[in-house]
Amino acid sequence: MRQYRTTAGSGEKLTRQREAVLQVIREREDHPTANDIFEAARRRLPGISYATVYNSLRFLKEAGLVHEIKFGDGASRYDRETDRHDHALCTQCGKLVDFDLPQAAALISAAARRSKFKAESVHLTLKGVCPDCRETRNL
Amino acid sequence: MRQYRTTAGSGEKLTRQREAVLQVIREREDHPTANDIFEAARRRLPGISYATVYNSLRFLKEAGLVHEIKFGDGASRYDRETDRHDHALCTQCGKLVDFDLPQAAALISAAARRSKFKAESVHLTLKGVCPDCRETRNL
DNA sequence: GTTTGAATTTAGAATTAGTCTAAATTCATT
DNA sequence: AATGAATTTAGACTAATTCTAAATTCAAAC
Repeated sequence: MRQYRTTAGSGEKLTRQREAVLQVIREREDHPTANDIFEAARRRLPGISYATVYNSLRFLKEAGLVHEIKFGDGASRYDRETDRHDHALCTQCGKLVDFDLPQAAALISAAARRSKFKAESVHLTLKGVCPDCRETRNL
Repeated sequence: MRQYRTTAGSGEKLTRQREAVLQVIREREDHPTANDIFEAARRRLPGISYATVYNSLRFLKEAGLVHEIKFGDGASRYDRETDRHDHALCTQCGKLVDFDLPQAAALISAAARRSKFKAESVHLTLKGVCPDCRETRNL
C-alpha cells in the first residue's frame, strides 16, 4: 500500500506566495489591509492572485506568524506583532498603532468572572485622536 | 424672505419608522443585527424598508439612543444599553453579553499615555466560551 | 386650508470585503 | 516518469452596508 503525504500540519509549507505575503507584512510597520498586501505582494511576485493573498493570510494567521485585527469598519488589518498587545485607533485618519498596557492582561480573569465566560483572550482598543491629527489644526 | 426649517439638530424627529426600530431594540435583551431588526420592525410596520432601518439605526446612534457594536465578523449588533460597558463574545455560538468592568474605565488614561493619543473611549472585549456552550459537552 | 420645500422613506442598484469553485499547476514521493 | 495531495489562479458569488433617485410626509408660510 502506497503512502501519501498526510501532513497538512501547519507551519509546514511556506510557499513562495506565502513567503511573499509574510515579507510584505514584516517589512512594514503600519497595519496593511489585505488589499495593501496584495498590491505590495504583486510587486514581488507579479502573478500572485487576490485569492492567494487571502489564503496565505489565513495560513499565516493559523501558523501564528501574523496577527489579524478586525474592527467593524472596513477591512481587516494585519500585524507582524503576534504577542498580546493593545491597539489605538485614530477616529480622524484611521491610523492604528500598537501599544502594550501591562494592566490589560490582568483584566482577563476579572472579565471572565464578571461575564461568566471561560476566557480565551482580552482585546482592548483605545479610540481617540493620534498625535499627528491633533497637531494638524484641530485641538 | 421666507424662513424654512434649518433644524436637523439630532433628537428632533422621531418618526414612526425610527420609533419602531427603537422599540425593537429596547424590547430585546440580546443584541440584534440590522437584519434581525428589519424583520422585527417589519412586523410592527409592514412597509418599512431595509434602507430605512439602516438610516434609523444611524439616526438613533447619533442621537445616543442606541449603541452599535462592531466586531470584524459579520454584521454589526445593536444594543439598547448606551452607558459605557464591556462585552464578552462566545467563540463557539457567537453570543454576545454585556458586562461592566469598573477597572476598564480607569485604563483610559493609562492607554492614552502609552499610545500618545487624545483618548475618546476604551473598548474591552473578552473572547471565550459562554456558560451555555461550556455546559454542552465541550469542557 | 393650500402651497412649499426640506427631511424622510422607499426600492433597487452599487459597493466593499471576503469566500467559494473548478480547473490548472506544483512538487514530494513512489 | 507517474501519482495525487496541496496550492494557486481567475472569476463568480455572497453578505453587509451604502448610495441614488423618485415618491412621500409634514411643518411652516401664505
